Amino acid sequence: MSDSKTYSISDLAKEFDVTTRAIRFYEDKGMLAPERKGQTRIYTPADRTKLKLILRGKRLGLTLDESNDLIEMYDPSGNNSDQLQTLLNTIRERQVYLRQQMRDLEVMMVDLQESEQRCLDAMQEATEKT
Amino acid sequence: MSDSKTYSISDLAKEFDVTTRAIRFYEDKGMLAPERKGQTRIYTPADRTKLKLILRGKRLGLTLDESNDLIEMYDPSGNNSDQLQTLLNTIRERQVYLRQQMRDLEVMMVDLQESEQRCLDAMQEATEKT
DNA sequence: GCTTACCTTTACGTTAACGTAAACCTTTGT
DNA sequence: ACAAAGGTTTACGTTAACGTAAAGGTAAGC
Repeated sequence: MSDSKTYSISDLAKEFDVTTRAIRFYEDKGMLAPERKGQTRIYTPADRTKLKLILRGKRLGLTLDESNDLIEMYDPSGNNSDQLQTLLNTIRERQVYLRQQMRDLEVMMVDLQESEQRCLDAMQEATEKT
Repeated sequence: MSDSKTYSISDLAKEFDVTTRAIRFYEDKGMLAPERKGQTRIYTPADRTKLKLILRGKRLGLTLDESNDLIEMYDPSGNNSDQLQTLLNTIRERQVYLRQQMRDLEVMMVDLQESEQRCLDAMQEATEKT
């Protein structure tokens, strides 16, 4: 038997700190497709992973459509040879973009640390003059 | 004399690959305040740098308001001691968030490289079977 | 003088990603 | 029996960050 653990919608909402509305919204967009017990949604660990990927994409500033594309890439599903080249290009473009983001992040980190130091220095000044 | 190089709005638009509409929009939001020669906007190197920061913030998924706050932090201007603590907290929260983004990026990079490899393998397969 | 290429303001339109409310089932504890 | 705590659908509202005209001013080149 496979890993038969399941989650309710609010389980996932709590775990990832999003609203149930958001989760249903992702389903509307075709990014999630939980099973149903009657009307109620039942989420599998696979669904949970997908949600995780969606939210990671969000943190990186991707749109839901972009995250959707990425998620499909991870999937080892219907790769017919013609689509593969297109897919590869998309992946590589994304990598270029991510590398730029990395550089941006590093620069911003340094800047912030300098700002922080200036703040601390200024506070030290103020304290000494009391 | 200071560095007296200046830029027109479309100079900057071309350099950073944004529309003039966007640049004017940032001005409306109080993020830029170029001088005027008559009606026409004249941008200094300092303005250019600010625009650069705005766009870097965008790439990192910040809102314009957030970028605005950050830009003010870099500024060595009106830091009266009471605000400094608040500022410091904001900076540190942002650092935590950026570190999370870094981790997200690293994971995503690895995932993408795996996807790429699977793609390449699949294409290789297809070629060999011709 | 006329076109071309810039610049300007004003203002309504658009898209993404939900928020929020209404109105309604269905268990489950007391 | 009934209230409280979850679940559901449907649908209109909202915000950010511009896009996209419209309507016009100005300076350069032919």
